Amino acid sequence: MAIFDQQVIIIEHDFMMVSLYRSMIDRMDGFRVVGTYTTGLDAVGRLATDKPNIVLLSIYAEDEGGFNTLDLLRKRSTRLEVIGIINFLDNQWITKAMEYGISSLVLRSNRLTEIEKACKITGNGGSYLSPEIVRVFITTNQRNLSSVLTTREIEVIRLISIGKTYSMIANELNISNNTSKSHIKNIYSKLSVSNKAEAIKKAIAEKII
Amino acid sequence: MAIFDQQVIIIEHDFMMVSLYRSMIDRMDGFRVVGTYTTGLDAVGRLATDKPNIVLLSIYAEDEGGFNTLDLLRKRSTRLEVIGIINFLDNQWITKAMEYGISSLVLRSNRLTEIEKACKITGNGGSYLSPEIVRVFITTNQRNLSSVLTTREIEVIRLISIGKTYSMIANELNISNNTSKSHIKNIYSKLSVSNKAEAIKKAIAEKII
DNA sequence: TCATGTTCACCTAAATTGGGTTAACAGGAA
DNA sequence: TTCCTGTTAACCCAATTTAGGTGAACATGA
Repeated sequence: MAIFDQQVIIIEHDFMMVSLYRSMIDRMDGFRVVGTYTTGLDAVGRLATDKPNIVLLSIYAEDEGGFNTLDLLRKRSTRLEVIGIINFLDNQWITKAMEYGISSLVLRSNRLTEIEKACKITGNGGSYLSPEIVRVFITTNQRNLSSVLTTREIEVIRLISIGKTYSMIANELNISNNTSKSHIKNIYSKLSVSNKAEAIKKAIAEKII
Repeated sequence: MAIFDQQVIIIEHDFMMVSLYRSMIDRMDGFRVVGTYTTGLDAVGRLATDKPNIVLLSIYAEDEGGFNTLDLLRKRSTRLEVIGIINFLDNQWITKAMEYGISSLVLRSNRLTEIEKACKITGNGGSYLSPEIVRVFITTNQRNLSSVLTTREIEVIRLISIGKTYSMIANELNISNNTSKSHIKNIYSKLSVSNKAEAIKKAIAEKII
């Protein structure tokens, strides 16, 4: 079992949860809790002495502090795997956590075995998301299939999005200048926009392109 | 155990794998394999008689057929949970699978227990991604922190992205027309683009905005 | 039959664009 | 101190591109 020697710190403002997590992790084979903190700043200050390679970080919507803490931790230590604990099934937070390169994510309301699973997988270089989180993430990131744009209009908006002008689009699609204008005007009204930039943004947001 | 009565069809062109999956799933409590097919079209044709609620679908890069099959299945049956099996750890495929609303995703090279896990969780209304997949997905979707743009330039590109012109940007930021032009020209050279549309696309791709 | 998608025309005048070079000034880093 | 970067700003240029409006032919498929 010498393969594992995972040093974990816990950052979680609710001290009841801290002791729960701590006792659970300390009972795990190859894992050691080397520090517990109720604020991110405390943890950052002790990083050099704790030398953790895994951080169990609770992420609260109220303080937004989870991510600031994460930035600070990352600046001071490379090769830090982070397991995030979130309170709610909110896609914004899930996405943000991923953008911040979190290794694993679980829900606060998950059973402790979920955190255990996350620790084991993360310690092995893997990543774990609890099923509920995966579900929300997938559901809210589904492509908008009921696209309002016609196939031709989608061709046009694609060309717009790479900076083509009316006439360039006309050339590429072998239609007249006026026709490409028609398409673009229709696109604008369908997307409720009035210029190319907005159209591009909207099309990307709606997953049309 | 009457809570579970999961009817599964398997779509997988490699018949050796089909029988592996089939025997594994048939041994699972509450799960039944009601059909196995080596092509998506075959499966679609038998959908009405099979009445599955879970599809184990292998997704091959070569044919792209997995997603066409998925579209066909979805058109003919609501409430169909799909477990995808992919060959390679390619973020494009992972993302696409999510956009298509796949419930769970595992790797072909995963052990069978991963598929078992995916079946159980999916049957329960959850979603499962194997750790390797989560890892690849998170890693490639990390925010580009080493942003090349300055804070002012980011303000400008944000305004560009909502369709503002040089002069509107100048007004909003209380700078001169010429200055907003300067910023935009600098943005162009930093992003290696030469017009607003490309700049917006690139900025979104690079997670700058 | 009717609606929709695709094609195209003509009108207009103003606004916007991207390219180039140069430079002052402040702040922080070396 | 010196040097670099970010921010601000000016001047030149002319062509391109833009968005708005209205009307209409044609094919397909519901």
